[in-house]
Amino acid sequence: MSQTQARAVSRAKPGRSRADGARSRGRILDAAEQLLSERGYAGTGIAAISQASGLPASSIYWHFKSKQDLTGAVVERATERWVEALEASEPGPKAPTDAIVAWISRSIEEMGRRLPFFMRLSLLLGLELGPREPALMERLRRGRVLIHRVVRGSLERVLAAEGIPVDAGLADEIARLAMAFSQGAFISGVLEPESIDPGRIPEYIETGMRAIMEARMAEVTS
Amino acid sequence: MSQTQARAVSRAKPGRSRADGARSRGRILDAAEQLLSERGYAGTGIAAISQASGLPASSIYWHFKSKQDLTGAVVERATERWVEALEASEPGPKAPTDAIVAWISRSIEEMGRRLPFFMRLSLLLGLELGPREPALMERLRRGRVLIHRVVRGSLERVLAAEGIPVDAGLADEIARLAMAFSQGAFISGVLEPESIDPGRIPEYIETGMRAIMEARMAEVTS
DNA sequence: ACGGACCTGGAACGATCACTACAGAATCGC
DNA sequence: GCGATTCTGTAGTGATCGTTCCAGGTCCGT
Repeated sequence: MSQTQARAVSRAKPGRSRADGARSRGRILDAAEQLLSERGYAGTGIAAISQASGLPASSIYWHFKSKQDLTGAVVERATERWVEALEASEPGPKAPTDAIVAWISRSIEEMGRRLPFFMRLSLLLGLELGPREPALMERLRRGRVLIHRVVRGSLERVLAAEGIPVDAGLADEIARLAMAFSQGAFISGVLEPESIDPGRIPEYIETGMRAIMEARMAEVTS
Repeated sequence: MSQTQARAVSRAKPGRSRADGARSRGRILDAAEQLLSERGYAGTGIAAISQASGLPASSIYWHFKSKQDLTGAVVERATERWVEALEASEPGPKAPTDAIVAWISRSIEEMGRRLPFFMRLSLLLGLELGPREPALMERLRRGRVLIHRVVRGSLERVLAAEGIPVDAGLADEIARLAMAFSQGAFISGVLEPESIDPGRIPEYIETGMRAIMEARMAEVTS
């Protein structure tokens, strides 16, 4: 369905051409992304997406074959954007350890703030759907794995480059903990806006990361 | 509505008396709690609660005046249970600092495991409903505040008893961070079961807590 | 100019949504 | 026994759910 890509190639300058399915598809995704991340899967109706995007339900079903399919596309696009933004801000492999640690703590917090859709989508849909929608869950999981890999990769490369003796699992562990904490802090902010000072989140992550790393190093040498 | 409490008082030994509304009410709450914490508010229908509880919809609407009202009662009961369990396991004010810190880290993790309903309810409903259901959100928030207060109280009392110079905000801050992290770890476990070793969560919380506390102490003395 | 691919508009489908009306069964105080 | 209270069972209400059908408009390549 929707070979609009091919058409866009053969017709480089659309000049507001026809009904413009590619643009419509994007608008549907935008509306669905916002509604899904706010109200969840069951709470978001096709009618609401239709109204928010300004397109009739039949258009939604022309571009996507079901609500599930649309949701999957939303998750995929949000994941891609998140990973792109993460990689774009990633420091080089020769950055000092301090810079990497600071980058991780800062960027995780920043992504949660600048791109809240994926954060909310991943948490809300993950909790709501569970094993009853395995296809969607798998998509969500893949997104999280991707992000984890970027974070872990930075840690690993830099620690190795500095000759710090880090076993294979440590970077993995630290990356997971950083993600878990920033998730928790994000939700705390949603539920109790006055709870945790968002500006301090990088500091918390950094302090925690260092403490765990030191504890692990101490274990190894003892 | 539902003066069953009063009846239970006047009739101490019910002996399987009549239709037994109190028991029915409990069954409805049980079913609703489970379904709401699994599928969220929009995803849980009255019909599903009726089926899971074995009672017709009219009984649900005799005990509760709306789905909102029922959800509120579910949240309230789950909160009470959590707080009770927390307080029951709380160490005395004269316990050494180590014991308190260990208790906090262990009990938060344990509550998440033994009473997952409130954790899921609070996160799922909080994310899903947002400002569109202010009454329910307020109930959720109150539950979280209660729990935070218990944790913070333990910290404060012990640190003070040991003469550790802790400014008023530090215990508060540490308690929030411990809750945020355990939330994040809980969700990580839901979304990627293999992600974080649940057995290590207390250790993570403890290490992180100590690191933050030390950092704050260093700030004060410098 | 014409057939066909692309996309929209509107009207419908049965199923399910939260909720209600009401009759009747069970048990109470008296 | 009797009227009243408490709770259940049946059968609905209109609204909204996801989804489908299809006529028709717009633009393409030929």
